Amino acid sequence: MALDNPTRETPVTTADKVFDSMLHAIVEGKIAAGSKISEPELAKQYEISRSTLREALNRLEKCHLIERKANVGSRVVECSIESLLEIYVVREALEGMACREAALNMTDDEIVDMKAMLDEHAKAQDLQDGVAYYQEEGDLDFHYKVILGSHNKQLINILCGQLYHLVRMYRLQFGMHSPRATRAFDEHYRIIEAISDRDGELAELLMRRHIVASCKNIKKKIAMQATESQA
Amino acid sequence: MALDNPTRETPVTTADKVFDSMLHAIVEGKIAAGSKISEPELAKQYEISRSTLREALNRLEKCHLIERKANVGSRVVECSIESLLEIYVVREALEGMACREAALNMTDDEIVDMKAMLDEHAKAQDLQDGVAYYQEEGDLDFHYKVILGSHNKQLINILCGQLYHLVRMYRLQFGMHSPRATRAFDEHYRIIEAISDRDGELAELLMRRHIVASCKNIKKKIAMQATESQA
DNA sequence: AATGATAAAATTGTCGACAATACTTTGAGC
DNA sequence: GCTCAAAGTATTGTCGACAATTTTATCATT
Repeated sequence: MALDNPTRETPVTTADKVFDSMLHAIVEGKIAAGSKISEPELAKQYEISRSTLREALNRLEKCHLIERKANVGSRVVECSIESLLEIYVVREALEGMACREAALNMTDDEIVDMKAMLDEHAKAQDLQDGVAYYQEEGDLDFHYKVILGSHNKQLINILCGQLYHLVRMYRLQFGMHSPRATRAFDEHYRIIEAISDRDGELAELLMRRHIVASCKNIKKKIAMQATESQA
Repeated sequence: MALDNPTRETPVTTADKVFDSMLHAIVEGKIAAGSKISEPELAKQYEISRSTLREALNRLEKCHLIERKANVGSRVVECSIESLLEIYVVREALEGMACREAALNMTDDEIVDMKAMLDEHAKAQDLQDGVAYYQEEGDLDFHYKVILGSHNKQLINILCGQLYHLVRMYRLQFGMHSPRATRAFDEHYRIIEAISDRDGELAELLMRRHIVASCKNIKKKIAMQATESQA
């Protein structure tokens, strides 16, 4: 599927498969955030040796999905609001820059491809029930393509390889299906226009605003949840 | 020393020590860039088992200092100019943002501390022979403190934990002691001022220009080297 | 009862050996 | 002489066992 990590091909080694499996489990919350990871237990569960499991754990650590302490063990990261805001700051900086670079480096073909994708999303959105789809897959697809369009391996690696799993984790666990669908779509459209005009400065500006808006939206939601739970 | 990774304490496990040792060896070029890493050979050299070595290799991979392919093995990264420019793009984005956040989040004490450091550097620079010192340690110290001042764990982790080893590697292997010492110092000073004024927008702008200037300087140098080798 | 030291259990770190995969060398066929 | 196939060699991936460390449980002391 389109959301898979473009950094790696197909999983070949068993550690790869276990990594993929655990990745989904953590992102979806089947392995609870903040919970301790018992190597003997998980190794038995996946029917592999501890060496192989530890290899998988190392990769999860690279995605910032687990944290390890020497001689103590691994824990799944906590999903705190502070940490989410920190991630948004990093995204604002990196995706903004990726967008600028995309305006400079994307091929004409890639831009055409992207416009086609947005048209698809527009259609799906017309059939109202597509909103949920757009929220999840569509939005991520858009951001992925911009990042890949930067043609900057470092950017791609950090954003697609590491950070996006965390972003997805927060989306799923905090249940973020915000009412920003149509608005976000407009923003996406304008970003593409800027890229199409090869206007890097504007593209960066728009992407940064797009992300800040999304972040503010989350803050608002969280504030609402807080007042609700008070009542 | 000040340049050590603020992310981790002291190395406790043997894998930690081997990681540190290999980190320095790679950064300094004692293990050549682009060279293949033989697990049996290195394990024998460090007098450890392959498991422990592989643990160290995993951490080096986290710093983007080596790359692994399944069933093939590890290589030290190549030091290409393209890759260096890519890193500068990431730095511009992330350190710019870190600087903005530092302006918002640094404590007054931290700012005082930083000004004191700059004064130290100014003195060292007066004693002309301190220039070389300033280039290496001083410059990195400055950038480190700004990054830490952001109080953003994600930023700190990516920049100090991963990217800076690469930056150091390029500095040493490309032999970058540029004639930007006094100029870079002025720029550092103005950045501190912006942070001190709590002007996040200006602080980000200045840091980005500072990094872009440094990048241009490198490009110029490389162009010069190219014409020299032609003659 | 609470605190602190000590012993037991469990977990992580490290090791050496085997299995699976990739690379090299050899030789056969054209 | 060159190309391709096959066997052999070397390297990486995986496994189970042991050592070192941490955590838990036990018990004596105040």
